[in-house]
Amino acid sequence: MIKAERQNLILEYLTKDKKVLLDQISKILKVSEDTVRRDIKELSDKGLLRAVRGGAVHRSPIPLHFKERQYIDVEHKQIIAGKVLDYIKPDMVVLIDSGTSALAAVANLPKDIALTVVTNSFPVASVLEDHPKIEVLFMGGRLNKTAFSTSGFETIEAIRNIRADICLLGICSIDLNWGVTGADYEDSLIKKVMVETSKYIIALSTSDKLGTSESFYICAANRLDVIITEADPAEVDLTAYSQAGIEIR
Amino acid sequence: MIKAERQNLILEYLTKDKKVLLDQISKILKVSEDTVRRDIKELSDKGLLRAVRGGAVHRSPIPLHFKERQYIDVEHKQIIAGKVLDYIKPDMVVLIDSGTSALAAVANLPKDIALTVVTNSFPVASVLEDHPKIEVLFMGGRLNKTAFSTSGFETIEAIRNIRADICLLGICSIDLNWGVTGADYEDSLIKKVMVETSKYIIALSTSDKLGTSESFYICAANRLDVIITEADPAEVDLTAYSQAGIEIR
DNA sequence: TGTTTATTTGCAATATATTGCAAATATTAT
DNA sequence: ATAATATTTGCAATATATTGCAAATAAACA
Repeated sequence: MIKAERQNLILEYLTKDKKVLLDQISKILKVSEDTVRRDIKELSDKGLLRAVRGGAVHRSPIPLHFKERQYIDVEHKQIIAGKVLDYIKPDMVVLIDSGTSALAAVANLPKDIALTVVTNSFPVASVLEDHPKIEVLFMGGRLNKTAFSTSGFETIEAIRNIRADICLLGICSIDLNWGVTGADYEDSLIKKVMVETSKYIIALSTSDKLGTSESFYICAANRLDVIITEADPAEVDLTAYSQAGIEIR
Repeated sequence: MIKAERQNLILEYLTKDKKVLLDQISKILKVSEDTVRRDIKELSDKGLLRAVRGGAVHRSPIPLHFKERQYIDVEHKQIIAGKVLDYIKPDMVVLIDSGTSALAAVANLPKDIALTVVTNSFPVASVLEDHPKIEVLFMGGRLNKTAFSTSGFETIEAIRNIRADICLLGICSIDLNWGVTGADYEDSLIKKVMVETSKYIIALSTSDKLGTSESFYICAANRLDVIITEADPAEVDLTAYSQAGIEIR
């Protein structure tokens, strides 16, 4: 077990559990607590987490390094991606935000579909490399090196010039009272503008995010047209959502 | 087992296992750990992986499909990159176009320099991942999937909003009569606007491109401040260029 | 073909990094 | 304030990197 690997794992545990404890990591990875502490120190210096007494937690607005996140929850994301495909028809203009769920959806698009994809996410653009019939419009702006996406004024201006047929919103918290909310300010701003300018909104979420809320408001729940989760809709109580006019898949 | 074959295998193991270990590869391929280490060093210089103590891990989530072109003329580009560094000072705003020479220059920047880099090239942005003090502004536009850069109206508009201290122009043909010219229309347009809006222009070229011309005009030769080539300036006839007020390195 | 030249590879000596331990210090909770 | 717990620091053992060099191999050339 080499240092780089260990640090990757620490970041994975962090995204999964929202926190890591020194003794927990020390036991799992079978190294001394000192080593874990030093690893956390290094990661903290890179800005990838916040070291606290006893372990580490998320550094609030900054999303974790994409590298670490893309392998998490792969099965769930595959399921979500499959359901998304029903909504994507040839020649649509699809607006896609950053986030690994949307990325999974894009990665599962058929190779020969003709689309225009508008995105601010490097990985999304990159995955479309071998889809010859998909034209990609990339929205510029300040580059966020951890999420590999752009944000800020230029990005928002670029979105305002687009009126997409469909918008794929990466995982967010959804609550019928509080609406759709996000944990990262810059990212939530982007999502907000995307929702404003798109005709049809598909939110990608996980069933455990239904009924929860975060700090930054994106839009009212009934602004969403569809919510796609990894769960079987037959097994969740959806009456409240359908009453609000939202389809759940 | 030839070197190139070995290095390809290393990259394969890397994509499969997300990491490679020196002793593991050394045993599998039956070469010494030193050789593996040198291989990893080379691959790391090309930006294809990240060398860490004990082995290597992925560099970034963005598969640099740039691979093919990156192999070409590596030594020359390293030389060029070294010379470029003399012109980059802390806190400058540096405009960088797509192209592997500029990429090589960027990849060789010191890890802790503070800069603002403005670019339309994915690989350039991607290579700056581990330079925490470099802010990256990415210029949006239509994505060119072969060069992995953006171009078109939006990109040009974005450039017009920047007044960079220095512009690094990727390899072009330079002729004292015909000026600076490029072979690709869209790309030449971008370069043209970059030259118009930047204070100081550094052209990266190879000595065999001096005195040649391509189809699309970028700017007059004397608009360039410096031409950097891989050759020793003492061994080329530069009188004509210096008379035009161009420094050659 | 045979000879020369350059590159690649492995080895050994040396330098540097990583890790776990223990003592000293700081922090938190009661 | 006191005890319990976490962090920092220095140190030694071990693992890994770097460097120069020589042997092996491949490439270039007559």
